[in-house]
Order: sequence, then C-alpha cells, then structure tokens
Amino acid sequence: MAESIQDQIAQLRREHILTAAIDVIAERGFQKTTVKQIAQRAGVADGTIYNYFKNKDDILLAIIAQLTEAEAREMHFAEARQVDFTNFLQEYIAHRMNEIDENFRALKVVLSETFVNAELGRQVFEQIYDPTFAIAEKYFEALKADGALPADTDSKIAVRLFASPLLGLMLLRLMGDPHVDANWDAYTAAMVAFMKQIYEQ
Amino acid sequence: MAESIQDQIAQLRREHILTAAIDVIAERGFQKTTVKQIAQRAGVADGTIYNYFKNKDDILLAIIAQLTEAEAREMHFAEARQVDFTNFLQEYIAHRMNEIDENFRALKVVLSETFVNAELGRQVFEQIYDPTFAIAEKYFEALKADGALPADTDSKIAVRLFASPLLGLMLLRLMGDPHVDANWDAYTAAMVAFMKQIYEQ
Amino acid sequence: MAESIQDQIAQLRREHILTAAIDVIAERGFQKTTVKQIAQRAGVADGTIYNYFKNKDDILLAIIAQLTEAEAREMHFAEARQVDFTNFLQEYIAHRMNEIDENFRALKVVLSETFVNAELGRQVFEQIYDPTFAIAEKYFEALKADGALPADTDSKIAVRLFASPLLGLMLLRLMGDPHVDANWDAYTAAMVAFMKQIYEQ
Amino acid sequence: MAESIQDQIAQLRREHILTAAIDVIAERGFQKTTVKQIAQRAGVADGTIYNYFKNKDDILLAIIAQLTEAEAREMHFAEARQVDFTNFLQEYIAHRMNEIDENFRALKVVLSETFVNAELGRQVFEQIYDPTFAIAEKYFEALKADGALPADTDSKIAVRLFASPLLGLMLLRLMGDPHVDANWDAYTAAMVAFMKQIYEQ
DNA sequence: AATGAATGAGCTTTCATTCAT
DNA sequence: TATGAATGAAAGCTCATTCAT
Repeated sequence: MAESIQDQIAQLRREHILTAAIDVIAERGFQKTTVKQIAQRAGVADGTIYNYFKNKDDILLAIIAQLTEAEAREMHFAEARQVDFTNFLQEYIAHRMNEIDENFRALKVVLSETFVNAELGRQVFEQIYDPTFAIAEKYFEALKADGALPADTDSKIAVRLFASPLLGLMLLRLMGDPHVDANWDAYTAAMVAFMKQIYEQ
Repeated sequence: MAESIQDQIAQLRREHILTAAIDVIAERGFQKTTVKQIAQRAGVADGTIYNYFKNKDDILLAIIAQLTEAEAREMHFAEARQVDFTNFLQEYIAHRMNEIDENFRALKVVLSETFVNAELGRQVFEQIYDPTFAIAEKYFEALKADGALPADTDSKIAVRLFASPLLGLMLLRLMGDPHVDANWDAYTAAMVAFMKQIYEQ
Repeated sequence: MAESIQDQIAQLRREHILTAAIDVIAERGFQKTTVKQIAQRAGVADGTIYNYFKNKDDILLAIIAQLTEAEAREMHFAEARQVDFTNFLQEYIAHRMNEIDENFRALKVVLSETFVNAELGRQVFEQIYDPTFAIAEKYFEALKADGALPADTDSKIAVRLFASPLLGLMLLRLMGDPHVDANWDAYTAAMVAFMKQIYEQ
Repeated sequence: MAESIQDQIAQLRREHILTAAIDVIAERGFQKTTVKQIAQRAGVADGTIYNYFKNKDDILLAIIAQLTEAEAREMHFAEARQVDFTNFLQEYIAHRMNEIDENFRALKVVLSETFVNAELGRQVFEQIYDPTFAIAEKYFEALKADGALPADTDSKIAVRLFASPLLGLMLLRLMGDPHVDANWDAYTAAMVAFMKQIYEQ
C-alpha cells in the first residue's frame, strides 16, 4: 500500500507500455510484432521495454495476467447472483459480453497465441480456463441436485454446451465478422433471448 | 483434364508437402514453423518446397484452399437436404462436427493465423465465411417466409446465433480442452439434442 | 575414411573459417571480436559461420580442440624419446618452442580467454593441462626411483618448476615483447643451454 | 599536497570503487563485467562510477596505474639490495612472489586484457615492462663487466631467461592450477632453491 | 526436378553512457 | 554529488529465399 511516488510512476509507465503492446500485437499478432514496434507505439526507446518486462514473452504473460484478473472479477460477479436463475442469465450474459467487448484486443492476442504456444496454453488453462469451468460444473451439479436439470445430465458436457454460444459469438467477432463487431449490443440482447429460450422453458 | 503423368506426380508431391506442412504447423504455429521443418517432415530438401509453393505464405493459402473445398462440399451437403428440417438438423450437425474432426489441424492453423493476419482474414472471409453465411441467411429468410420463424427475426443475427454453439465447441477444442477433445462423439450427440431443443419446439 | 567430396569440401571450409577466426580473435580478443568480423576475414556471410559452428563459443571450443591435438602430438613426441635425458632435453625443448611458434595465435586466443572464462578454463584443464602434467609427474617419479633426482623431491612442484622457464618465455612473447618475438630461435638455443645447466650438472 | 577533506573523501571513494572493480573483473573478465556489476559491488549507482572514471576503459587504466606503482616499489626494493647477490636472489624472489600474491587479482585483470588489447599493451609496456627490463639489463651488463657473467652473454636474452621461471609460475597460477595456488609459499622456497642452483654455482 | 550451402536482412537483447531529478 | 531510468547502437543469431550443382 505504502507505494512511493517512484513506484507509482513506474507502475503507470508499465501499464502504458502494456496498453501499447496489446494494441499493436492485436493488429499483427505476437510473433510478427517486433519489440521495436511496441516501443514506437509506446513512444519509448527499445531498451526501455526491458526496464519493465524481462523479455518479449513476459509481455504476453502480463497480458494474460490482466485477463486472469478480469476473469476473476467475472467469477465473483457470477457467484454473487446465483440466487435467481432468470435474472442471473440475463445479467451474467450481458456482463460477460460487455467484458469481452472491453478486453477484446487482449483476448484476441492471448487466444491466437494460445492455439500455437503449448506453454502459454498451459498457463491459460491453469489460470483462467480450469477454475472457471470447475465452478460452473459445481453450479450445474447443484442444479441437478435441485431437480432443475435432469439427473442423467453430464455436467462437464452441459457446462461446455452452455458456454458454447457465447464463445462461438466471440469467435465470430475475433475472426473479424463486421456485422457482429458493429452490432455487439444487439447480439447481447439476442443472446439473452436465445439462452432464455433454452434454459427457461 | 488430360493431365500428364508428370502433372499428376507433381500434384501428389504437392499434396504430400502440404500434409506435412499442416502437421508441423498445427504443432508450433505458422510463424514459429520454419520452412526447414516443413521440408524435414515432408522428407525433401528446403529448396524443393519452392518448386511447389511460391513462398511460405503460399503454403498457408493452399491450406485455406483445402478448407474452402471442404466447406464447398459442406454447403452442397446442406443444400441437398433442406427438405426436412428435423432430419436436416441432425444430419447437418453430425456432418459438420465430423468435418471439424477431420480437418482439425488445418482449421487450427488457419484460424489462429486468421486472427492476426489481415490479408489472410480477407481471403478466409471472401472464400469461406461470406458464401456460407450468405446461403444460410437466404435459407433463414425462406423459413421466415414460410412462417417457421417469426417475421421480425433478424436473419443475420439469427444465423450467427445458430452457428455459435458449434463454433463455440470448436473453439473449446482448438484451445485444447481435453474433455472436448476426448469425447467429440458424445458432444456431437449432445449438440444435436441441444439444437433440437431450441429449433424444434 | 570414406568421406565424400562434399564432406571434404565442408571440412576445408570449416578450417578456412577457423583460421580466419584465430587470426582476427588473436588481434582483438574473443569478446571484442564480432561474428561479422570473423565472417569478413573469412570472406563469407555472417550466417555461413553458423553452418559450420553452432555458435560463437563453439568457435572457441574448436580452437581448443586444435591445441589439444597439438598437445597430444607433443606428448607422443616426448614419450617416444625418454631414453636419453640429454638428447631428450635438447630435442624436447626445441620441439616445444617450435610448437609454441606455430600455434602462437591459437595459444594467445585460448590463454587469454581461459583466464576469464571459468567453464573454458575447466575444459583446458581437463583436456590439455592435467594430462600433460600427470605424465610429466610420472616421469619425474621414475627419475626419483632411478636416483637421478633426490628422494625428497616433490614431483608436483618439481615438474611445475621444470615447465616454468618455457612457460615464462611464452608469456613474454604473448605479452608482445618484441625482442622475444623477433629472436625466438636464439631464445630456443639459450633455453636449451639454460635447462641443461640446471638438469645436467 | 594540501588536499582538502573533500578531495581526500573523493580519493577514498575512487579507491573503494576501484577495489570493487578489480574484485568483480577478476571473476568474469573485463569485457564480460558490466558497469552495473561494478557499481553493485561497490554499493553505488551506475552513474556514480562516471564521477570518478571517465569511462569503462578508464577503470582498466587505473588498475594498471596501481600495478605500475607496485612495480616501482619493487624496483626500488631491488636497487636497494644489489650489493650481495646471494642475499639479493633470496630476498628478491621472495619479495616478488609475495607481491604477485598480493596483487593477484589486479595482475589477472591486466594481463588477460593486455594479451588482446593493443592500446593497453602499449601502456603496460611503457609503464611497467620496459622500465623493469631496462634496469635489469643494466644490472646484468654490470655483472658482465665484473666478470660474474661470461663476456659473450646477451644481456637481453639473459635477463628474460632470468625472469622466465617466476613468470611461468605466475602463469600457472593465473591459469588456475590448484596446486600452485594452494602452495604458493612452498613454491616460493622451491623457486629460491631453483634459482640459486642456476645462478650460484 | 531436387538439392542444400550461402546469403543477409531483421530479430531480440544487452549495456555503456547520459542527464533530469 | 548521487541517483537510476532512458537511450539506442550494436551484438549474436535465425531463417526465408536463391541458385550453382
């Protein structure tokens, strides 16, 4: 807490560089983006990058850390309103799609790199993927116990099917579908209706 | 049509190299895969690659072309059974998930690169994405005209929501979810049930 | 033995680059010599160096290997004429000083780097230093048994004192003493006389 | 002479940094040692170094200057006891080997760099090497005139042969020979005996 | 048509030096 | 005077591409 002014300035500088990095990496991909390009976007010299990040890979890890924090907030949000399923569905989907919107470029960076970088994939799995699905599965098991879901439901499958429409829409946007990109709010409303139709009959 | 033996041999050799390329690129990503690695996997010399492909990017374009053909077959399949919606849904989803399964590595290669390569994204859009969604939108318009869908349905949105669960599941697998990877057939059945629940009430 | 022409050409090319490397490194030191400078001296492109050496350090190891071979020949030479001590001294010193003369630049490179590179020092010790002194110590022990040396002689010390004048002269030349450099043959003769005076009274 | 307190403090600080520099450079070599490492060892900031030394090379020159002073003291010591050759030999060798022991790290630093740095080599020659050998040569000429040495002795060669055993032993220690390092006192005694045997028959 | 050695542009990273505080 | 963040030149190394064989 008792951070010196120096530390706060340093922290701001680090965030500034990280934002610039996400920007430029989202445009060209991590591998094709050079440290020089990140430095130019951030308005600093090449070497300065290395005062704030150990190496180029460390920048990627920092972007993941940022997403991990966002996902942790998301999970807290979900847990805080598990009481009423109808409202939960509506609020949760809207909230999540808003999160996707706000972290869009970071998501793009991490996701595309996760596909092709096994070590990074492992980190994303451990830090984001697994915890999220574990909690969701527990929630689905509770719904089964309450009789809200058929007893023979496979929670692992059910939870992934539950997540799939939102992930699919995100994928369309990541691929650059202009209609999804331009009408994200309309898709949010449609997605809520779509999900209600499935889970609230 | 009257291809010489020479041309056929050349064609086979090209396909052999392309298969090797998909293999090794799926493991490490396009940017991190070297031409030398592709050549080694194909069992040819580095220079030989350049007798069959203009340059490294051209290999990526050839992988896209392969997916474009698969997608064209997929669309023919879909058009051939538009008569009965119930059967269509079942067959179409099963067919498409099987296609995903079979072209998995090529999909992974192209998708991860599409995210970050604007020029490639444009090609994927023109050759695969747009034609597929255009046909689907036309089909949804016909369903609207038939009264099978509400008159105020936004076809563009509806078609993307329709596609989203399958794409989302594909994304989970691409990200390396071991449960999805190991139980693709179970997910196919579950997805069919999931979609029937939505579209056949 | 059954080396292909290709392999022989490659071997020659490697030796050509190594010679160029010794030349330029002897002038400026290993650390200050750039790979680009070695390539220019050898008349090849930078990247070509890496077709023949794993990395810059590997060049240094190759220079050591060359000295190790020279030292092995030296030890064979010494063992082959242990019979007559008077002749041995004369021939051995002359032979060794000639070897120093011929491998001078390689010695300079390896020695200066050995001082400051612990890992390299270990290699030089294991491959050159220890074997040589081990054999010499055994020889001195034999001389003690024969009564040619006092029974209370410490062989380890004696052998290092025996080697010291020659090593000292080498050091003077390595430091660039122009008189030693210009009159190496005269020093050879003087060294023989000097050593005879000590060991043949 | 009338140095202010400020100047004396500055002088002490400079010596403190120089000692730290010798320490760390002796471990890793001049080229591989960074200014940051020297600063850390000295417990000051990087920039502070440049208040006491013009640049990195200047640190090396200061180390030479320190050795030059030690060598000047050595030469005074030698000149002061030229009267009795038997005692001179004993005292001089013991004294010099003690000096080597005490300035060991500085010697290592300067010597290894002298091999490969022409400009530094020139300085070492002018400041240490030449004056020392010039005086020694004059002394040997005097011995010739006295008839203590044969009239046909080449003083330049004789003086270098005289120095060679001690230099050779120093070289062995610089190269890291553990036996020489651990038994420097025993080697001192052995060296005295060795030299007496040569020069006092 | 196949080969693979040679090329050199361009990458990541280091580090001596400067200078505002 | 002391600091240490910022700088950017220059290093080692990789690899897509070419071309003589």
